[in-house]
Amino acid sequence: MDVSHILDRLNDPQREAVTASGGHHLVLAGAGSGKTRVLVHRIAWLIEVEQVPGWNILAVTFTNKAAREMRSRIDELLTIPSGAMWVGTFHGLAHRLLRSHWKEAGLSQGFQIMDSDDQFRLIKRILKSLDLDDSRWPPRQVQWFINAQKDEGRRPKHIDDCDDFFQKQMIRIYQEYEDACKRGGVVDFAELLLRSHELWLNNPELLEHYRKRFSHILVDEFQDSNSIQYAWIRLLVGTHNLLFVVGDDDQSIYGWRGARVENILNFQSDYPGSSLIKLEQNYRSSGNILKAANSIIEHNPTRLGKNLWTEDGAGEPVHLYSAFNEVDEARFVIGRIQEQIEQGKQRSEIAILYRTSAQSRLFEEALIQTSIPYRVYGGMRFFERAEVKDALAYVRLINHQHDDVAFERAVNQPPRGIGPRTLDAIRQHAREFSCSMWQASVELKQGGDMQARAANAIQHFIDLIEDNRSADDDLPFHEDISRIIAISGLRDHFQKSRDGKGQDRIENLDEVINAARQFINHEDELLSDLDAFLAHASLEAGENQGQEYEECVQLMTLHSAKGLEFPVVFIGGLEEGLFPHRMSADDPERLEEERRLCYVGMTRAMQQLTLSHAESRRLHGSESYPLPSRYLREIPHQYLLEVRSTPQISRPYAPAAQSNSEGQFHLGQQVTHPKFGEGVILNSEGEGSTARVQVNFADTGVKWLVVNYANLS
DNA sequence: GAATGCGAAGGCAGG
DNA sequence: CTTCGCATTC
Repeated sequence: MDVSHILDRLNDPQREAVTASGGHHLVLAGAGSGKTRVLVHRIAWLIEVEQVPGWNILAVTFTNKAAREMRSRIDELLTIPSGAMWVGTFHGLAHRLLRSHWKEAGLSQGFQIMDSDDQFRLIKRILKSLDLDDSRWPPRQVQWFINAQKDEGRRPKHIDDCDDFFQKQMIRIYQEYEDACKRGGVVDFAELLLRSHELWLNNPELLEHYRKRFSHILVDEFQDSNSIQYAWIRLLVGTHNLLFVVGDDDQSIYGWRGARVENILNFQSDYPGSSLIKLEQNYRSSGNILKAANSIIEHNPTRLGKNLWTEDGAGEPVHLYSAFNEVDEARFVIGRIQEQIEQGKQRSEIAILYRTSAQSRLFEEALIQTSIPYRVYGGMRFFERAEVKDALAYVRLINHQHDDVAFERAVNQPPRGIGPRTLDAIRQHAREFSCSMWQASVELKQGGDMQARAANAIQHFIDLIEDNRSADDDLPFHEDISRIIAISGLRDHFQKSRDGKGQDRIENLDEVINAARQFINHEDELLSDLDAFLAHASLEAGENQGQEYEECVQLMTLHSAKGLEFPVVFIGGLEEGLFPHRMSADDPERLEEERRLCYVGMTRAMQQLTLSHAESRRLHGSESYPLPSRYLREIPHQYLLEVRSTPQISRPYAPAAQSNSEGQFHLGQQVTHPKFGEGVILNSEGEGSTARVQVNFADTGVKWLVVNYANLS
């Protein structure tokens, strides 16, 4: 048969990976080395050449975006239909599994998914009900603890209390949390994975069924898998199935949410006889960018080791700008972007990356000033907005009365006279009788154990929910949602609000109806349209909202940039304490992860990469004077070019900076110091006898020196 | 019980 | 600089 459409345009290692036969395979795919292409072509190879039926194939990714892209590229490449292949994220596949086997998994039929905000609120309520001081037991920390345990596959009973009071208490809270989830019929993200792992462990015949079905298992971004995902895959692979994983240990940046880079480092010992294929040719970045990125990642001691190369020319050097402060940094970047656009670049070819979401604001302000359209990825996603969650809480409660998370959210929003006292009574009753809050309200109301006023308010709420429930009809579900939003009083409530955001909120409510109208249910053999929509809202949170307007400058965190590429990339805030972040400062492993994050960011750039740092930055309300990031020192000078502010942008408050030391030293100049050795001038300030220059020394790092004493040459 | 105002506390990355 | 919990007042 003709396989040229599968094998043409692949280099040798890529072709080796695509056509590899038998056994397990680990493909170490460097940034921009054609990782997705290899996966997609591998699947086409299996289907068209090895004649593996589509329904024997399972392909797992980490993000919905990656899953969508893989699906569409497979469809593009295949000459025959892909059949009932499973392609999805770990969470999406686990969810599907649990919907099919909710009974065996010990879940309720209509179980709902909590996002991390729901989870946080639930934990706060549990701490309150246990009468624990939340300054001693910070909800964030508890949430982190519970998720970390689940990521490692541990239930409360599996955790060693170490005879330690703190640990014991944490385990107790975890147990209470589990009970509350069960009462409310809700599962969090980590629970999806843990529960579906247990489903297989406890139901050997089910496991056997899926083992028979999925003879070929492919995993993307393997370095991002956590312990439970790894165990899940390993269980499914069993002794007969074939595993093909693609990953890059240098791009492992999700350790903080449980990812274990060891999974990729230990792959060959866990799967004896598996083959290792390295993809090292980079098709994305020009030479200088790639070399600069390589020289940074080489500072990490624990790597499998890989050296990316390119056939491309050196291209432009990596640009470096030292900004006076964070405002100057933003103005410089936006000035450069204007130049790029004037030179014919599309706005969507330009990306600004940063370490923390908060940094986007400055760039946004500068972009607004210059009227350049932009789009911020990540941040608050559509289905995470308060008003959207309020509306969906009503929808959830109407369809699943026992959903306590939805109950708590909807019961007094908008305010209808059900205050803390009444709610406390309901919560207590629910705990006592181990029932849902909905049931507790009904029982309390009927028992007459309530003040008349509260009982009235509760009855009003119960009627509201019940009436909508009985209004079950054949209307498309978006009409139900529309009616619920109107009847709940949310629309009126936001209409009346005077905080200036009311109109936005109402528009978002309308957008919920819109999203429901456009929603396509892909799981209709498992779920009603409405439940599929609710699951979609939790699992996807509206990642792709607003993608219709593409011609924008792209703003995003370094994390969300992974997997993307742009001709022109700016990375801001390369400062100690920000990047690497101070929270990582005292842990070598986390510092390595920060460096990998920097590597990921730099390797997004195709033609032009500009790094910047600010000498002073307003952070959390106070001024700081951070040192330039260590990563700037790790780039050899020959790949770097120091740039100065574009002419139309003056450096505020430092007009003298450009003129001082004129004729003697200038920014970017190579200098030699008798003691510190060779370095590059990063910056300067002051005049005459007090003039100082900031020098980045190859050996000792960045230092400020007084020109008159430093004896620089 | 709801609206308003104040002070303290917490702040990273994201599916 | 925000957000959240709390106290005060209506």
